[in-house]
Amino acid sequence: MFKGSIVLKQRVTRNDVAKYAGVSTAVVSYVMNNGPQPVSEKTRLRVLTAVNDLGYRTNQIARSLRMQRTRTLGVLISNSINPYFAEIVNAIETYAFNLDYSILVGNTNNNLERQQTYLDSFISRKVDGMIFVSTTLPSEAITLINEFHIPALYIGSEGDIESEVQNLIYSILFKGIEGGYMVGRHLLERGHKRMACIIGARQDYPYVSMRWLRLKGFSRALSEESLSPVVIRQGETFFDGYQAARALLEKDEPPTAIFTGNDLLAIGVLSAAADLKLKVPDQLAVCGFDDIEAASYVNPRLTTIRIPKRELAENAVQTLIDHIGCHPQGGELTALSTKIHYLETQLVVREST
Amino acid sequence: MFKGSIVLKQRVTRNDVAKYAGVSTAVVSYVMNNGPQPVSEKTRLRVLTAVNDLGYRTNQIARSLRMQRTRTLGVLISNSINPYFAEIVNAIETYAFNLDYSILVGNTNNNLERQQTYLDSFISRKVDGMIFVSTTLPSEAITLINEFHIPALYIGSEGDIESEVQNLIYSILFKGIEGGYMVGRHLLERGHKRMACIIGARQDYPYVSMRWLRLKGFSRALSEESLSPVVIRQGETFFDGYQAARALLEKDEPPTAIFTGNDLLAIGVLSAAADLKLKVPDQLAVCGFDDIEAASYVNPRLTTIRIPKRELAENAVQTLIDHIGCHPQGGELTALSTKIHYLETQLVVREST
DNA sequence: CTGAAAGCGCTAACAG
DNA sequence: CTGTTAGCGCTTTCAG
Repeated sequence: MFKGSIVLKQRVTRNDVAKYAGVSTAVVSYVMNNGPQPVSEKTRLRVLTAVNDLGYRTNQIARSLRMQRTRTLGVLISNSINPYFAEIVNAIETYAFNLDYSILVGNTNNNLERQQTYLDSFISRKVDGMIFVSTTLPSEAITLINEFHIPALYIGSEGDIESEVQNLIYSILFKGIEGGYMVGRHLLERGHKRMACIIGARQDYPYVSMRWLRLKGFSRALSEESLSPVVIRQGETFFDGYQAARALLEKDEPPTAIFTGNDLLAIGVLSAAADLKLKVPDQLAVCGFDDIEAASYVNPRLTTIRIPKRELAENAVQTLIDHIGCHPQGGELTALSTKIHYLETQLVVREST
Repeated sequence: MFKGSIVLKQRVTRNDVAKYAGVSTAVVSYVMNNGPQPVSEKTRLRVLTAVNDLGYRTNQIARSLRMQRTRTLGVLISNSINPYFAEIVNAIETYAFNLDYSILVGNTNNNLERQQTYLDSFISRKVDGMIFVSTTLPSEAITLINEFHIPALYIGSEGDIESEVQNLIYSILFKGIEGGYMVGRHLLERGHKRMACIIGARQDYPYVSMRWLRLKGFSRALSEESLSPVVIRQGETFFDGYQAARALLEKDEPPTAIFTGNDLLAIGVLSAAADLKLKVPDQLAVCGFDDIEAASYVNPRLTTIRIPKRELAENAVQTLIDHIGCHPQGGELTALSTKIHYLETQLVVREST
C-alpha cells in the first residue's frame, strides 16, 4: 500500500497556474485555448511548465457555464441491451468522440414518463444537442426542446412518427416501409402463402408504436397477391419472439413464413422452431429486421433487412454539430430546419428463408 | 408548419424568476431546493407560479460549479456492443437514474490511449465517481484518479488485475477463476479429454489481458486429471470465435470440447460447428462465459457461466454514491478504501454440453 | 422568514 | 503581448 506517495492535488485552478507562472489568468486562458490573443513563446512555455508542474486541468463545468456550451450530446433510446440500439449508440459515441463531444445516454424502456424525465435532465444539463433513436416522440416533447432552442434530431424508420409531428423535427430515416415490402416480395417469391408478422408493442402499450408501421410495406406486398398476414403485436425481445412463435406454430394451420419487427424477435422464433423440431427454412421461413451482428451467427443464419446503422448515426451527429454553431461567446444555437433525410435499407438473404 | 406558435424562451434564469415573483434570488433557491432556509407558504406559491409561468429550469451546469458536484458518473467499458457490457451498463444506468445520477459512458475499444482520453475527459468534466468495467487498468491511471480524489471502482473478474494494482482500487469482482474451474469439472464429468480454450486478446494486444486469467481455473480443473487444454488467444467477437473454432476443428485431432472466454465467442464456435456439420453437443461440447441473454436462445442453447451482472452494477453504483458524500457545500469526496468484494458465479447447464 | 453579497472557475472584451 | 475585470447562473452564509 504505497498510498502515502500519492500527491493530493487540491483542486488546482487557473488562478494557481497564473500565480505559479507569474502571469495573469487571462494569459493562462490564451495558452490553454490557443487564443484569442497571441502569447509570446517565452510566456507560453512558462505557463505550460506551470500547468505541468501543478497538474492543472481545465474545469469543463466552469468553462461550459462561461461558454454556454457543454460539448455534450444527449441520446435517448429505448433500451441499450437491444443490439440495434447498442450499435447505433456505439457509432454515435465513436463519431462524437472524434469531434470531442461526450454522450449522455438515457434508456427510456419505452416509458414516456421516464423519457420525459431524461428530457428534463438533458435540458437542465444543457446538452448542446439531442438525438432520439426510434423512440416514441409526443409533439409536446418536440415543442419543449424547440422552446429551449436545443437542436434535436430523430433517427428511425419512415412511418415511425405520425405525419403531423414529423415536420416538427429534423429526421434521418431509413426506408423501413420499403424494407418491409422487400421482405414481402422475397417471401412471396419463395412461394409462401400463409405468413405471419410479429411486430410492434403489445396492445396494452398504446403509446409505443415504433417499429409498427413498417408492417405497411409487408402488407402491401402481400396484398398485391391478394394475401394478408396474421399479425401479432407482442413486444421486442427474444422471449417475445419465442412466445409468439409458439402460439403461432402450434395452431392448426401454422404459417410457413414469419416476419418479425426486429432480429431479436426473429432469433426467438428460430429458437421456438428448433424446439418444435421444425426445419428452417424448409418447414418455416424466418425473416428479421435490423441486421444485428448476431444475425450472421445464429443457426441457421438469419435473413433480414439491413439498416444502415453507422450511416444513420454519423449523419445524425454531423448534422447536429453543424447546427450547434461555434460562436465563441456561446451565441444562439441555430434551430434545425425540419427536414427529412432518407437512407436505403437492404435485404440480406441468408439461410433462414 | 406551426412553428410560429412556439414561444421562444430566452434563457430564463433564476434572476428572472426572482424579479417576476418580487423576491430575492436567494428565496428562489430556497424554494427550488427546499432549503436550507424556510420560506413562507405564500412566497413559496408566488415563486412556484413564476417558475411555471416563465418555464424556468435550474441550470445544472451553474449548480454543479457552485456545488462542486455534478451528479454524474463516468463509466468506462471496452465496447458497448458486447452484451456483457451492455447489460452491465444498462443496470448501472437504471440504478443511477433512480438516484438521480446521470451516466457518461466511454468505449475504450481496448485501446489504452483512448481510455486515457476518456479518463482526462471525465476528470475535466468533474464526474463524481468512476466505474471501470473489465478494462485494462494501468497503475498510472489509478494513481491519476486518486490524485484527483475521484472515487473509483473496478468491476470485473478476480484475476483481471495484477495483484500490485489490485490494492489501489476498490473492486467488485465475480469469481471468474472459480467459474473457469466449474467449467473444467463439468466438461471432465462429461468425459472430455481433448479440450480447447478460446480466450483472451490476440497476442499482438499485449496490454489487453482481461478475461484471460479465468483460464487459470479451467486449467487447474484439467490438471487434476493430468490434462491440459489447447489455448487460442483470439479476441472477443463472434467472428473471432468462428475463426478460432474453424482452425481448431479442421485439425487432425480436433478437441471434443471448447470453452470460450465469453458467450459471443461461444456463439461463433456454434456457428462454425454448424458449418462443419458437427453435432453439438454429441460431437462437440461448447461452453461460454457471461450468460448474456442470447445464450438462452441460440440453437442449441448455450451452457455458460452466469455472471451476476445486475448485482455487480448495483453494488458498484451504491458503493460509489455512498462514498461521494453529501456535504451541501461540496466538501471533499471521501476516498474509497481499497477493498475487494466478491460475488459468486454459477454454472448454467443447457444444451451445448 | 427574506435579502445582500461573496464566490465556484472560467472566457474575452478592452485597456494598456 | 499582457493584465484587469465583468459576468456565466447558482448556493449559502450572514445580517436584518
